[in-house]
Amino acid sequence: MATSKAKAEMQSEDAGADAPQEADAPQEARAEVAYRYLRNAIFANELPAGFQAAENEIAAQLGMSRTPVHEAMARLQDEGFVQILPRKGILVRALSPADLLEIYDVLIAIEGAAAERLAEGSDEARSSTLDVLQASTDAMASALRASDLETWRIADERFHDALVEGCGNGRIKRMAATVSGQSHRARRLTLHLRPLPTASTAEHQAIIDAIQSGDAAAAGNAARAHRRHARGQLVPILKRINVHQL
Amino acid sequence: MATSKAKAEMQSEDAGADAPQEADAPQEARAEVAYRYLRNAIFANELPAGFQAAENEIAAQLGMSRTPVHEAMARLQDEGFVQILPRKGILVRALSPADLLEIYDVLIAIEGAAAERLAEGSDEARSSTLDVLQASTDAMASALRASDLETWRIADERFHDALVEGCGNGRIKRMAATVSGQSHRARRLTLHLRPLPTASTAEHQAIIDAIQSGDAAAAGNAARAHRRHARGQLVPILKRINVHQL
DNA sequence: GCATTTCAGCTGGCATGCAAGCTGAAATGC
DNA sequence: GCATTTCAGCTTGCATGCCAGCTGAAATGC
Repeated sequence: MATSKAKAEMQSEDAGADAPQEADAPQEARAEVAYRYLRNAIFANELPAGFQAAENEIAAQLGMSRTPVHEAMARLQDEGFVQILPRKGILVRALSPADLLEIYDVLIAIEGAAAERLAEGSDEARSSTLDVLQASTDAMASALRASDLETWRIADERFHDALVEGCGNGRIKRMAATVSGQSHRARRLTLHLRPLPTASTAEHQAIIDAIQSGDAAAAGNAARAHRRHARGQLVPILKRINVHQL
Repeated sequence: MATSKAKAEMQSEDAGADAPQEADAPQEARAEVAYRYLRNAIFANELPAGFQAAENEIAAQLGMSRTPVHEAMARLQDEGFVQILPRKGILVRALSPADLLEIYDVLIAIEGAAAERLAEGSDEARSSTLDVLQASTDAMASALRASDLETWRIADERFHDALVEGCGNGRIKRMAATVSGQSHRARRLTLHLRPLPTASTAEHQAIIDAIQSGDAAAAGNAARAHRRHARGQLVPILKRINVHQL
């Protein structure tokens, strides 16, 4: 598309009226734009597993050259979303049950550590995070009563994001973002296939209470137990429906 | 250097007789070579914290163009080793005590999870890893008796590498490699400043025993306690000597 | 008709060229 | 002599062009 467009336009400003734009920040790097676009497209299943494309096409679609797309692909490969087949193209990877097991192991460990840190943090740092945690948990409870699973899912993700966000450890934050991003794909698919997550509210509340009382060990254990529980529900479902494509 | 060299030579083969070569693999990517070279150089303190350079110079030194160096730098920035100052150059980052605290939090969590997985693994998978763990621990004990701290350090790193290597979780492996790589820098510096690591042998043995008996919870707790102990020794030292440069 | 070979076309990896922007020092105004 | 301004020289970010190598299908031999 738009192959004959003048290059002067490309060079001067963003040139993709057809490209999805989240250019709120006035001057952000092309490579970053490409990365976020591709990541979102994979999450939203616009680029389903098994999808294959050339850097060329994606670059054209985004109105930029291959270079920033290439850099974005390298990052996405690092994070396990795609696989670069050296002279065949880009392949969007599927998430196997084995992958999910790996991901949950990491989440159990990382969020447990985050809860411990949070419980040991200063009162000010805790209180603002605890507000979000409590609000998310309340929202989950009411969404569950209304059987609104989509709202429940969003509140649940907000809870887990706030947990690692508030722990004050940038490395934990980054690792959790990478890994939980991967799990979100699976959770969306299985959301309506598993039993109603009625236990989640109580488990979240237990995490909140332990953090509030400053009991690091209890907070870590509660966070780990919660993720273990979720893993126990999720993985058998995936195995049963034998997903090769997410 | 060699600015007037013919371009034909550059294109055809590797052109740096002056560049450090680990080109054992016949046809491996330039970007990978650059990444490994820079990472090692930072570890070996050939590029100390605070060092600043342009992609240009490093590319010339490695006998390649800026492109693969640029990609390597992006990865190194992701992993926290360098900072790209948008139009100023590459800055090798220092490791502050706060960074080390973050790193140890992650290591505690990740290696704990690895030990748990390992304890739950099949007998065959466990036994080969346990051999390495036991051999490393024995080597540490004898090195300690001989007061050979350098040998001790190498054996200790082998133990921890084997722990995450053997757990069978690729994501844990990758994350641990990234993060523990960062901590190695600090450990080398502080190796001779802290009390003799006499407790390490027993702690390692406790981890081994728990894995061998298949007690996942005990293995995880032992691994976490070991890293917590190390953190407790290391961080005060760093604070005391007020390192801004590692 | 089938197996083998060849070759054209596409792929990503890298080199190079160009542009935008910050820095710091020289030049100018007072 | 000091403050202000300007501008040249760096830097990285990105576009583009070239190259080697794999793929798959057409062409050839039998």
